[in-house]
Amino acid sequence: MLTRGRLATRTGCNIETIRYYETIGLMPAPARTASGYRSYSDEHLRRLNFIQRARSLGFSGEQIRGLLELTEAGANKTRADVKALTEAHIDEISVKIRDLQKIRKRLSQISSFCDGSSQSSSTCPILESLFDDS
Amino acid sequence: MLTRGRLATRTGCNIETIRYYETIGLMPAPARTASGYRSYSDEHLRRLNFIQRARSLGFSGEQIRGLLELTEAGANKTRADVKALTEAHIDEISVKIRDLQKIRKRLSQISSFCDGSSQSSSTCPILESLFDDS
DNA sequence: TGTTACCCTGTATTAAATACAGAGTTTATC
DNA sequence: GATAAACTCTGTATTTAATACAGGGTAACA
Repeated sequence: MLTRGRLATRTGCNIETIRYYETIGLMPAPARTASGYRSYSDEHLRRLNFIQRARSLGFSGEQIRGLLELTEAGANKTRADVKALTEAHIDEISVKIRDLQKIRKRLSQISSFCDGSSQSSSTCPILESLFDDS
Repeated sequence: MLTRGRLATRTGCNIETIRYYETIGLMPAPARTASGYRSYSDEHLRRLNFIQRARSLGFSGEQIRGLLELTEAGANKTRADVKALTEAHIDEISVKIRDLQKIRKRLSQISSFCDGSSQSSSTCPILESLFDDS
């Protein structure tokens, strides 16, 4: 049986945060045992993992809700609707990926410059370029 | 002259948030005009752009501070220190990129499935797979 | 010289997440 | 099967990040 505590351990999510996600409707209310304990399914586990990951990637609660709703679209959305929403999300994500790649590239430059033998980093000419756009 | 309002417009950052970043030490205090108005430099602009971007990519205030400190490492860190920190950040970022790519891949599958002709999305077999790991 | 738009500070509010308190429930151990 | 330790329940309080607001001064411009 997947209690709230176990779910927290398995996902790395704070135990209180799980309840919080339930109250704001990001996680569906789980079944309850006779004594009122929450009992989570594997579906809950997968969903919470996704939320955690999306959160760490800078998606807001609202955006996550939007992504999750794609999986629940059910009868109230046409395929065209889902497709449009999906592609908007894809674009959003592509921007994030490009930004991360830019930052990573800069960091790589810093790292390889640091292979030099000088003791101090005060003269590194690349450090300041971290903010640059390209 | 770059006032707080202009800086806000150019970066897309909320004007109050700029002051907030100053109080928590994420943005350095700018020069002031005779009458006490904040006067920002291009350096501030670049830095705020970076903070905004990093924020949208899910980096916490502390993590951003860490990245920014790389650019200010100056005399108090050796190259080896900077290199180690930098590579830790690179790993972190690579994880984010991979996660985003996974999500994007799933979304692409959904999108191309939706090219089918059925009216409702309720039968889409891919929607539920958004949470999957691969 | 208005008057409109902007900036200043300090404080209040909102959202997201986490912490705590007091009471009940499971689990493990003897 | 009593009992302590560990866990869960609810409700409320606190923290953090970000925004909003209020009252007063400054800049810009017709």
